[in-house]
Amino acid sequence: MTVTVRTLKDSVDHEVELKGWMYNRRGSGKLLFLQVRDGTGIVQVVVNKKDVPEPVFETAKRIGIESSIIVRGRVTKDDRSALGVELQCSDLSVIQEVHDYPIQITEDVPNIDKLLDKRHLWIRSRVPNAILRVRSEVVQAIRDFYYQRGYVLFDAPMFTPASCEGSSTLFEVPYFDATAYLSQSGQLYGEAGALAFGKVVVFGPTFRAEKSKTRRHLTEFWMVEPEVAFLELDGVMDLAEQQIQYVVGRALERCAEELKVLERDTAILQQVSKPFPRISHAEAQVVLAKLKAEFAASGNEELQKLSNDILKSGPDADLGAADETVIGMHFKQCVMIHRYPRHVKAFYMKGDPADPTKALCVDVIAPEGVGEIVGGSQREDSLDELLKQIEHHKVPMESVEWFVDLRRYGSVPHGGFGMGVERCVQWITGCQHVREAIPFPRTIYRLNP
RNA sequence: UCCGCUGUAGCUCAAUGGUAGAGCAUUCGACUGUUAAUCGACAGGUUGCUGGUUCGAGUCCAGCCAGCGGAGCCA
Repeated sequence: MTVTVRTLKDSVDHEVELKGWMYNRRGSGKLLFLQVRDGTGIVQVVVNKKDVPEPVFETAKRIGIESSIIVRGRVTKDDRSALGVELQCSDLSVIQEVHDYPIQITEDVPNIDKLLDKRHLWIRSRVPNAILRVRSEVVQAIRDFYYQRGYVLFDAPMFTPASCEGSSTLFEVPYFDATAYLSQSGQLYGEAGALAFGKVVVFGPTFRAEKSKTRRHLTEFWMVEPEVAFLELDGVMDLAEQQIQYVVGRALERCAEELKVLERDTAILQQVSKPFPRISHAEAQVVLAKLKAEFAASGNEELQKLSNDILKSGPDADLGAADETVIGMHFKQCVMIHRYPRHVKAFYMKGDPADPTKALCVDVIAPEGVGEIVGGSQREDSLDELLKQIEHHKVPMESVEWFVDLRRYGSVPHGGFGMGVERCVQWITGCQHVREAIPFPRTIYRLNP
């Protein structure tokens, strides 16, 4: 019977066949311990010299890391093994013998660039393997969340005629005799979908040519963007909160093994089930000013340094990276900041009727230094206001003419948000860099492998 | 685009301007319960590139290249 490591516990005392790769070997002259991985986990295979034919023992002793093998033997319970069970080898055959595998089995990630050159092999190792399994669960949880709530999956195009937000730098692509741009957001198309289906979700890759070199940026990343007709700002915040709670909850529930491999302290993740604090940008300024003063007087060198970076862009500006970090430190859970100054936000966001200088928008800040994982808003639904904003933000009218149509024919209040999948996975897994949260990361200086 | 940092063996890192070294990995050997096994041995180098200063440069200087972290921008 062919089995997998994940379900090996069900086969105790049975003769089984396991197909996989040798992950590591320890042992002595007459007893070998092969760590064998099969993609679902790692099991210790015990090769006892007196239990196998001489050539089998010699093979087990000789083959190098990542040799592909088929092992046959009996599954036994053993508390000394991390898995709880072991495989007592009776036979072993080699599919391909390897002796020069270029990656070492090591716990730390010292030079990520060299490992990323070997990303196609590195993903076999425990830590990246666990992170990508969490990513898989996160993506499935997102799909389930929206499917269960009756959202229509609405795919937006990757080739677009022009910028949707006007601010980010776009990748240009030759498109026959014209120039196309890779999509940086499916949102405008999501709005068309919301007016057609009521509730839609756009889910796919997005591309940004920002020359950012930080642990939070990729040039290609996945974004989930729900868009809902008749949903106003409070509803957008409710939806974002529920979706994050669902996704993190699923990861905690179904990825316990992976989070253990990653040595993730899940205490802060558990906090996600509580309501997220909701503060306005103006209220955030007050909190930040107070923390700035506290940190400056703390006597702690690091905090004093951080203090200098708090609110450095001024009171009427967007929050900086330090501001987000500090907010996360202060609340120790996800925080929603709403009603930013309108002039720092995109043209399609609706002004606050109570204060037209503010936008009806919300960012969700994840704790532990991850920063913004969600940005959303109620959209401008008035034709006249939208035309004014388009002119003010200097958005080329010819490329958004179709979008303006949405305000001419049955416009309604509506809203939505976008969540970066990799940042979400980065937070859940606690990995240092967002590029570890995607199989083959694309950054400003990396297009390979 | 700007600011800062790094580049030495396959990997991680040492080396006051004076003989380039260690641990891990590889290879060989020992070991019947190892958990990143341990122990012994062999092997492994145009110190990112180009030029300069010097009796002498891995080390100091200049330029270039590659990468990392951050700012801005953003998810």
